[in-house]
Amino acid sequence: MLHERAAPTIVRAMSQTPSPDGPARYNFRETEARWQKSWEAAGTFRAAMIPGKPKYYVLEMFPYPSGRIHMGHVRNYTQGDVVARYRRARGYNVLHPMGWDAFGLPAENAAMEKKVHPAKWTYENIATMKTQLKSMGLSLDWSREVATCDPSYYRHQQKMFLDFWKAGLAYRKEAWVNWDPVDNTVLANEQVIDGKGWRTGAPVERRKLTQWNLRITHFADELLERLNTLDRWPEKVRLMQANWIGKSRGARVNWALTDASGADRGRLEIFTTRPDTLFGASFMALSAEHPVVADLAAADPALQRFVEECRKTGTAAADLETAEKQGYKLPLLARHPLKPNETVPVFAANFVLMEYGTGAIFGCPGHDERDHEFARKYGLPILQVVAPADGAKIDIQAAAFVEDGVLVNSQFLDGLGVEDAKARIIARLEETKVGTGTTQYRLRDWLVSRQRYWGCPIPAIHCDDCGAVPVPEKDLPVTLPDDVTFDRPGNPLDRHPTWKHVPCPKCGKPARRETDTFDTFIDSSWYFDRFTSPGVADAPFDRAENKYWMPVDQYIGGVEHAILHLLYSRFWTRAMREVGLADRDEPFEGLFTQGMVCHETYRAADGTWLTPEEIRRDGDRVTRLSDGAAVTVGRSEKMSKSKKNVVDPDQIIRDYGADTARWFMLSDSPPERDLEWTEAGVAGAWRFQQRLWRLVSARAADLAGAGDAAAATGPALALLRAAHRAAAGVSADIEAFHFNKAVARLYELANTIDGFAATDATDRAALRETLEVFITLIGPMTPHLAEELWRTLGHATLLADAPWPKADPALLVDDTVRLAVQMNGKLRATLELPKDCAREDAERAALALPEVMRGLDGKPPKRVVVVPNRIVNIVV
RNA sequence: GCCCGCUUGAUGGAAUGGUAGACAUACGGGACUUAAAAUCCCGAGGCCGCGAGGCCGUGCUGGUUCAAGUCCAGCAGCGGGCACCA
Repeated sequence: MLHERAAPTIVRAMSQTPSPDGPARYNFRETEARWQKSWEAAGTFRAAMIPGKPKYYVLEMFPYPSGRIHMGHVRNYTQGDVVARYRRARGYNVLHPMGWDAFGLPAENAAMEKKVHPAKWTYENIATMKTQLKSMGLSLDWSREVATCDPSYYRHQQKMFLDFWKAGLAYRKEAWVNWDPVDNTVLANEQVIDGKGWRTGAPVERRKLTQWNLRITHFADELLERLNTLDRWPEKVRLMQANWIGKSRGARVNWALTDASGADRGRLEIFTTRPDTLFGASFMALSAEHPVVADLAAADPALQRFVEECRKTGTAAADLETAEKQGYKLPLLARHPLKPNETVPVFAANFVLMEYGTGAIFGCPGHDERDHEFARKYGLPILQVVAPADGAKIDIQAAAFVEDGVLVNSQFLDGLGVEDAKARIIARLEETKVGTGTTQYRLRDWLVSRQRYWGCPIPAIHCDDCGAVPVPEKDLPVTLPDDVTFDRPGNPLDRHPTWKHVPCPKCGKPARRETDTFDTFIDSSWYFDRFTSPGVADAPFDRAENKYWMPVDQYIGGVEHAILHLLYSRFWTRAMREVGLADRDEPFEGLFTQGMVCHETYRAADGTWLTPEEIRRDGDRVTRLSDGAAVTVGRSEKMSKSKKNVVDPDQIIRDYGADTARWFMLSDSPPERDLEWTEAGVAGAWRFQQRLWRLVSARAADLAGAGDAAAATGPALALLRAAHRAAAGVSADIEAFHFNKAVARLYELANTIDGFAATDATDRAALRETLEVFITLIGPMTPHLAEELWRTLGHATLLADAPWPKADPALLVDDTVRLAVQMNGKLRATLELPKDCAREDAERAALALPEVMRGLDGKPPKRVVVVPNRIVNIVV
């Protein structure tokens, strides 16, 4: 969903193609196409606002049009479709739309490699994938389809950007960015892998550029606090977002700087979360990108070289981990704000981040591991100012002490605990005006400029006199020029001969268009709003429609978007609120993150990967089809082109049908966990479809006009009970996203139906009712088969319009219960008793059992525990 | 390093503290068939026993409880997220 790194490969036919359809077989090819046409002709899934009718907005993360759908899509959209069809049947007014996250890098790569224009490539992919999605039989309202690369879509996001700009939520700033020196472009963090550009493999550099940013930090606290109220989000995602926002309490402290002669060199502000350890300071460290360092470097070639070094390494996590702490001693001294007679040396250091806090820290080696390492390397003093509370002796020279404890060697803080000491020293810093208590966030503003062609143009014009000027609203949308070339690296917009030359809207002098485009995560930050009224031309959406449909009741997608996409969308919603476009805080009421689709991996003796179609299985023996050579079976991993363990959904749908693919996706694995795709599992799902077809069609003729099941007794009553229990259970399972359990219940009900033989009219009525319940219950999962069976039973109307079965409470309880009889907690026997029978009766019946008598051996029990309708435990 | 999650038959997985292994897949046996496929029936956690039956069993070690896969403490393994964030 959204953007992914690579498109899946196309895989050829399954080795185990089902035999041709005979007369007794369910012909899925003909049937699925027919019902898809029926739904479309009837407009079954078209959504329309009906004020007063409860709505339900189901949304799956829309796909990037990479070329073909893959199994991840099939799983995601199947889950969403189950929810959507279920809610429809429950009487909700359901909105279930689909669109395309259509801007992005792969289109430009295709343009470079295949000499095809990004727009052409994208729209062709959309056409292909739309056909594929339609073959899945999803209950989508295609009339609301949206592609983010369409000017009628992105013009609104340009307008919203201008609104944000006016409101101070968008701004330009100089920032250090990841620069790919081969492609001459900025890369997003996620496009930097192990410190190298993902496309070129060139080591990424840090470069200072003026770029557009969105002020997401303005909402940092709100974004964090509101996470607590998202109780239908996975705990894990909320936690990840909270960590990402990274709120920490601390203090900013000013230190006076002097040079070696004692002359004033201004002040230096640092941020710390441990102001309590201020008396343990033994050095100051500045980021190599800090302005003070830049000033000094102008006259110091050696420092310049140091700064250069830091810039080149620096970005990759792997590098950072192994990189040694490096410092460069600056010709400065810092005066301790609370010990006026003491100074500490000042370093530029490679481990201090310019982007966090003030880009400067004080080093307290005694109580910070990084500072400890740095102090040891440069022979700086290591002072202990916190001691273990239990009085244990520690060697502060050997290792930093970072736990809670009691302050020592710290004047007025001595004897206080860490938390108390923090409060006390912040108060003192504020009194003496050398610092303030502050809250710091790890979250940074969202850098949205990209030096790309295939993205939404940023609607700004740069004038030498007026600076950055908004494009006037009447000139929106700013569209992309078609005549561009991709034969050279860099941004085709920037080198286009005419596109960027425009007069300044303010003063009329020649000026230049902004040639950067937006990060594509902007496109996906509000598409769910657009779906509520996609046809509106003069606004991003109709206010009334939006108010009716939003928020999304159930959002479903991959956990890989736990932070970026979901956080950006939460921000965009708030930014819209801020400029008066909407009055909502949160876009997604419920969120579900589905697991990945995995498959075994296969390798030949020479180590090359093999596709599932290149191998052959004989029991435990796995060989290569072409030459019979032995194949090593590897563990199951996420389907990926590079490991060749990809199965093409198109092929599966062609060979087995959409319902089989859907059924298999839902069975066995819990939806949030990874699913292992197996050929045997698909074949099993396919056999079950056939079995259901036989189950119903063999009985249908006999059931026409079957009467009332109310008089059912004995086996017929038991059958009805099974049906109603299944109805209640499946409903609860779907609502709880336990699709695998719902599937198991349906298997059970099918087994029960199979074992039932109707002998009289009442039996036939009970069987008919059971089959109708059963067909309705499988409807959300295997909609084509269910429609066909529904018709087979004689219905002339669509199952998709039929209401969900209501479980009769009277049929959900049995007259008798089977309870376990334990001795000392170990099962000895079971006992069939009337429901809710008296404790004494249960105890008496249990003690009379031969198994129990034998165990007691004539002795009286020590104690008997009776849990009504559950268990009798006899303690001896 | 920090944070989070997971660990149950051959496999995917069920199980409000109350009959562990529902359901499925794979497997074995049988029926049908000239044969196969398909279909149908039966079996199946491990060990002991002819059998009736018994003992053991949810990563490991303890604890709470009449009763623990489930709760608590500690440990191990696997997976995920973040990571010089001061």
